[in-house]
Amino acid sequence: MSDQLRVRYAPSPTGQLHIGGARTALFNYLLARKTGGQFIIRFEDTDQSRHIESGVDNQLQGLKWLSLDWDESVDIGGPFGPYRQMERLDLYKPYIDQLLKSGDAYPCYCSEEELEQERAEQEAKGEMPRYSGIGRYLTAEQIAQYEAEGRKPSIRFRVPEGKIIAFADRIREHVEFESDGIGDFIIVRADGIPTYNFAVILDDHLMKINLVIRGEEHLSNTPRQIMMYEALGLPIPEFAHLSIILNPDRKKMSKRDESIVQFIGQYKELGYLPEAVLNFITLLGWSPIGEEEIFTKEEIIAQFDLSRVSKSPAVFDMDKLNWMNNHYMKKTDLSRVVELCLPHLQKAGWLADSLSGQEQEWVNRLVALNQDRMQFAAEIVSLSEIFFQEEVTYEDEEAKAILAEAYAPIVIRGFLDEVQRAEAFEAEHIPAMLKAVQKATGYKGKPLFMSIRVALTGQVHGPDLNVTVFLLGKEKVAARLNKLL
RNA sequence: GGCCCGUUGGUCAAGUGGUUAAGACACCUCCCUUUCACGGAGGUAACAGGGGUUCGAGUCCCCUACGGGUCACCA
Repeated sequence: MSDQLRVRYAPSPTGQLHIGGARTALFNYLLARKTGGQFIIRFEDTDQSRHIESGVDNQLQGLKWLSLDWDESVDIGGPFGPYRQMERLDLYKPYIDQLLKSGDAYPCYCSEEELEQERAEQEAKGEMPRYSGIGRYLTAEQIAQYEAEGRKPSIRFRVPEGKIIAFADRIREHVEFESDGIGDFIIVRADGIPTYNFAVILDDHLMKINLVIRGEEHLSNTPRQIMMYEALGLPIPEFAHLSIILNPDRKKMSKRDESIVQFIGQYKELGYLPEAVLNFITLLGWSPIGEEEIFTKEEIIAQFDLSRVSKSPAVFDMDKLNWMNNHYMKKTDLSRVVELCLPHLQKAGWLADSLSGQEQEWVNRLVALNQDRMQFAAEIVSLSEIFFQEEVTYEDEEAKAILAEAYAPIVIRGFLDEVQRAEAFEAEHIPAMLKAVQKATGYKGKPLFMSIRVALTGQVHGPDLNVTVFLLGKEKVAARLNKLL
């Protein structure tokens, strides 16, 4: 066997690509690319009741958006395919037979109702729910009896007694479990489809995966998998278990949790930059050596290492993601930012689906005006509201206070005079007009700028005033000023 | 409840027996700015608690607390 690294991301296609899944995929990818190994994406779709076909595409699209690529998967094939478990059913059969023959697995005829009842009784007695192993001791007569009743058995793995299963996790170091704490578990359902725990080890083996990087929720599955590898006489891959990502309440993120945007597709929708999201997710659990934390993907690949992956769970901090995305926004070409913003402005009903050259130029300047303050593209809507609303609302307390000042009407009057007198109304003409108002009224600085800013926008915070005035246009400016006099 | 994993500022985190315990986000202050932002410079703020081991412990060991994972014919 070659010592080339083969890692995989193995999601179940039950929905959208989640932040946690994206990070798992990313860490696998980074290590593969760093070491010149292979990155495989395989789909664990054996739970047909939860299967959503669009899930496959969604996962792949999400990863693609993040700029990941892979060496083998459902879309591009590969030497160890197929890459979805439901298409691999035949491959599992010999291993099931082997286990049955060796006695490491046995049929279990208990119905779900019976099992549930058993669990309920155990819980009532304050015991932990655990399969009793009744199927281990079935006689040939009993089996014949069940078969005659038409009961279809599931197949359980016979967990060895009194064993300690230890392994060296690449992130957690030494981990061990006692086999006695683990009940015989199902490896093949009554309908003949293997369960996850069984199918993974076979796939990982057959696909020559030599390092399994996955979420912490799989840590306690690991001893089960190791026992099966041993029963089958197969080599055991290395493991690395990543801590989970928590929501701001320090709880595991749930799909219903709204305190956080948790699907990659949503970030795309909102107009985040993929390189920012990638950069941010990388820092969730991994830390670079120096103090720098803004990295291109290539820089991350060069630096990435499992030894610097944290054991403790990380809280997903939207504030920092927003800061980071803004950081990237500021450095991105205006044309790209415009492209991201445009759909949002159109969706808000403020712009037509196709724009004239002049309109396009205006939008370019609008976006440029807000580029530095935008956390993500969808924010262009709230940021540029002042340009599209018919009526300015003066509800902000600080804004009202400015308008209540004695200088406000004087400055507004003065500026209105300038505007009406103006022949040219380009951005570069505005400073001179303000200077003229200053001369005429004697007000400068805050009284001057704030009076006009508030009069035109109703806000005390906002983008550059000169450009704002220009983009608003002579008519709107005059109308808004007039209205306050 | 059993088993397993974890616990450094509000958040991400560096730190692998001897440091004034980095850095980033957020927050606050100041500077720049005729306004607003951007930008720059500072500041507040942490080793969960208790026992050991050691000349010396955030770093090693034990206990407690707290958080999380898992105990499915889900993955």
